[in-house]
Amino acid sequence: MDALETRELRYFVAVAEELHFGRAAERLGMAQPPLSRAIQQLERRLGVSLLERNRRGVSLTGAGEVLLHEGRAALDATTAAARRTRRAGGADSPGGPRNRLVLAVKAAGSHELLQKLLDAYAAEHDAAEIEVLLCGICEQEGLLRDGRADVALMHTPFNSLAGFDSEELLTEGQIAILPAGHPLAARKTLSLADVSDVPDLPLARWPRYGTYAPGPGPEIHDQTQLAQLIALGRTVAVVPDSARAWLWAEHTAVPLTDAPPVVTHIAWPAHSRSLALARLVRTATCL
Amino acid sequence: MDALETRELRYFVAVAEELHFGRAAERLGMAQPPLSRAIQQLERRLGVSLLERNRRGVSLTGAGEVLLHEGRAALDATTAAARRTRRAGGADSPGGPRNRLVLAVKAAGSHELLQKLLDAYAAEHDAAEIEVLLCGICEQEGLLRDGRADVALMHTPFNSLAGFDSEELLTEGQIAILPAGHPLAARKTLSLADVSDVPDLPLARWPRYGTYAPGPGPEIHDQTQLAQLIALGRTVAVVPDSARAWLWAEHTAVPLTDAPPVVTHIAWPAHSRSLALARLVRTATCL
DNA sequence: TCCTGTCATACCCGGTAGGTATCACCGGGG
DNA sequence: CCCCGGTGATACCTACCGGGTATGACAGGA
Repeated sequence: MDALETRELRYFVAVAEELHFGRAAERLGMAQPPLSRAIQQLERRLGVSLLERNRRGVSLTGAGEVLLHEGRAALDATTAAARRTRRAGGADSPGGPRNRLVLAVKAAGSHELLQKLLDAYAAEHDAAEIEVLLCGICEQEGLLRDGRADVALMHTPFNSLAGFDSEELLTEGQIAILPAGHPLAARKTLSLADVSDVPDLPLARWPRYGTYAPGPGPEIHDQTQLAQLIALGRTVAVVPDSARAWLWAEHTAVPLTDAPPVVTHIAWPAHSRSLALARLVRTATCL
Repeated sequence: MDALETRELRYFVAVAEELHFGRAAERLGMAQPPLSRAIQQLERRLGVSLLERNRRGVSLTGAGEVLLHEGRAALDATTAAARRTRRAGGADSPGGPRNRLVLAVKAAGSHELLQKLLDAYAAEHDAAEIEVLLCGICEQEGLLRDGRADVALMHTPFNSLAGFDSEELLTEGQIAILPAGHPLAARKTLSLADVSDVPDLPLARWPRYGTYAPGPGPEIHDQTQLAQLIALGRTVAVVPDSARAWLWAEHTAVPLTDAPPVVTHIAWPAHSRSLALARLVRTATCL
């Protein structure tokens, strides 16, 4: 039983995502016929049919769905291996593994916590160099998985901690951010039901585990966009308390009574064995 | 930047484990020169030196250590993808993903819990078929990681749950198992200090995260061997309470007052999306 | 009916993975 | 001191196969 080659996985994932051999081939920078053949070989080698070739386009079989999921995970692990090895090698000469960590943080996250963490860690005895990688709303998971980051600050219930090790750092309540002029902005407190049901102010939606939940509200990609939309009176958002730091004059924050608390974790790949990482985690939990 | 190929990872892991090109090549079923060349190409492509070629044999650089770890993880993910896809495909014709789960259980584990779980699940409306895969003392993690199993019963603090999702099922205390004739066997209770310090009865050692801690006691591979060694008066073991089920007449069990409790979890790969698995987990937690 | 868009097939070429033979190097023993 | 055994590296060749181009088969729509 021969193992899958990275190339085959890359090809299959491309086809499975595009559901179209021509487009997938273009994305891969190759011609369509060799791609067709490669997928056929893959199916033959696995002894399993992965794609349903319909008269118009392609669709995934059950096994195809499985390979799409597992293949993505395997590809991420492979590119992570390459990236982390390259980084470890850069400073091989000083002896011992490279003293440098990439920390992924949501750009809109609490500046206060991050600053405290960096300061406390920098004060440690021969601390590693920390490279802060600011990312979008929900990108930390991917960054950790494919090795672009070594450690991340994540926020449940927005991020999923599945597959990572983590430690709890901070718990905070949530607030609603409304356009300053809106009637609800005058209230002392609000409930989730209050803000979910406003006809003229649909609730903003963010990616959760990579996809957007259906709903009438706008899809949020970054914090600036959200702030603008609220200021324009187009939406209302439910966000952690620390978001008060970036409110505009056109915004009003109202505490929510029944929103689930947001917990900030420090998270890292489960199999990590780096000493520098362990020290950073210890610093973080002792803040 | 081109991705690592599975083949290259396989080659490197073999060399890194053997620390010897000739033996590694033999293990891979190929000649030594192409292997040397492949590793050189890999180093050039990564722009990193992975192996220190000494006058006699080879040793790993820092980057090499990283690639060994990460590469193993990536290879596991890749073979898991192949295995799970093959299994999913076997019953593709009936439509929908294959209704079959492989459950890894330590052979020496509690029969009672397992039986209850299987019965309860079998009673469910159109339950999946469960294949029970009995394994050695600490093999569940590897089985889950490389796709030979879909779900496992694991026991903290013996197994590591790192990288898996899990739910707690059962907590139990620990007991010491002694040769029936030993003086300590007459005691009503014991402490960890009592059983750690017996000169003529060194404490048995099991693999923890794959390796054995150093110590005078015998290394335990399976439960039968342990039972025999205790009966022969060669060792004493600290085990979960449910191990009383397999005691011999030559054994005596004494409760421990200060041993950490053993928690049985049901665990599965973090990215799993199978419906059958979710149902099994729900059944297990509702036992 | 033909045209269009899809994936599969036929065929060719070049790069490269792998094999064999050999070298370069070092340590140890007669 | 020199040669031998064992290490990894180099040289060179071959054959396979990954990829390209051209074309086919097939179904839907005007």
